[in-house]
Amino acid sequence: MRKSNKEAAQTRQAIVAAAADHIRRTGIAEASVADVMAAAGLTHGGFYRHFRDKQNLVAEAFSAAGDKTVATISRTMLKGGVNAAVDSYLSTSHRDAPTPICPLAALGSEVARSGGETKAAATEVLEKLLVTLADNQSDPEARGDAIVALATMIGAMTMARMVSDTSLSDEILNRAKDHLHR
Amino acid sequence: MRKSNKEAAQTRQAIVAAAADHIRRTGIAEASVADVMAAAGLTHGGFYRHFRDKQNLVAEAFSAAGDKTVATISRTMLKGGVNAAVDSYLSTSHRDAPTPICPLAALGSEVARSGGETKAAATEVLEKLLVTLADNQSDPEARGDAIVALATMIGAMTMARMVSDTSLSDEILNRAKDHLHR
DNA sequence: TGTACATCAGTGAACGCGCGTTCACTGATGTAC
DNA sequence: TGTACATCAGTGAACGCGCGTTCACTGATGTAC
Repeated sequence: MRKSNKEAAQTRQAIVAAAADHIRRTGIAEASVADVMAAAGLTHGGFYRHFRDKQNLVAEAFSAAGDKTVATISRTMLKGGVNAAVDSYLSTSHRDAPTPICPLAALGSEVARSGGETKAAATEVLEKLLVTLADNQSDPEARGDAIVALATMIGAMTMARMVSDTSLSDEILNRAKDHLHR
Repeated sequence: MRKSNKEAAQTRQAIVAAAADHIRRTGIAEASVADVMAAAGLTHGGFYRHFRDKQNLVAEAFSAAGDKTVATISRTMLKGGVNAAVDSYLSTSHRDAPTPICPLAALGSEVARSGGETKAAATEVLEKLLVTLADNQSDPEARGDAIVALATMIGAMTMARMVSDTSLSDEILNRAKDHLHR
């Protein structure tokens, strides 16, 4: 039942895509190898033909999710500038999405306790996001501003998702949005 | 071997304290009931004499950790104002502590996916923190400023802990500190 | 281009392990008289 | 205050379950000649 090299490469991509979705939706610990493989239309046994172990997949999935997020934010900024990106990031629809878009906000505290491979992937994603957010500004302060803006966005989204009171959650998002608008 | 009511109450407190430490250190999922009980000097079987289930303990432990954090921040603000609290929160020693102080930063993304009891505890802690940070200011903007400041602090600490590059991690903390100073 | 053999993608059963939770049991504590 | 009985804090074995990972097996694909 061997598959062609091309098919195998597609399978690998499908596993990474399924994992990128699962980890953002359920967290890293709750995203089991078997669940991810099933979501990719496979049985769990074949997993180790493609990845060394679960952490290896998680790191790749984090990168894939991060690249998509960077692309989305980039596109939004081209149309409406930083303010549009902030509004989109801090929207209630992003907060309530079954699969959160940004892996940094969705997995932040879990990544902090993860292994080096996962942290390295997160570091790359974070750097790319900073570059994107600082774009179009020759201001040497742009990078520092981007760091603060990203911290505020991630913190506000995390707080908005932790809270069981919807009006408080909305208040958090709105205050952060207002503050980041310039 | 029944213990007196007083001893039982002390045992319960000890379990909550051990859990407050464990969940901030390892995350909620990795903090097993057996580990927490062992840390409190007990065997796991007696757990259900004190708590309905694990989530029940986690919610109480989160509250206990949050109350301690609020007290610590309050004390720091009395001595050095908000700037001192910001500096203490965003210090490298807080970032590198084996047991992080603030449960919001340590468990943020995990709480976002937790049950209602845990979220309710987190909401209470967050409200108390906002009140504390907005203290001493009759300014009607104080609460909004506190929300933004807390979001920036939680986001910056989460980012600083996620990153595998120490100088980037330091840069994040310093930029956030500078920005929050007034 | 055709043939012979090695490779390996994917399956499904199985592994050891740790988890949250339950339970029978113990004997000291609490309570009713 | 003393007695008789009910309660229940804590122990340690056991439960079913899902986890990450391994493995023998299959047959189509890749490769060397």
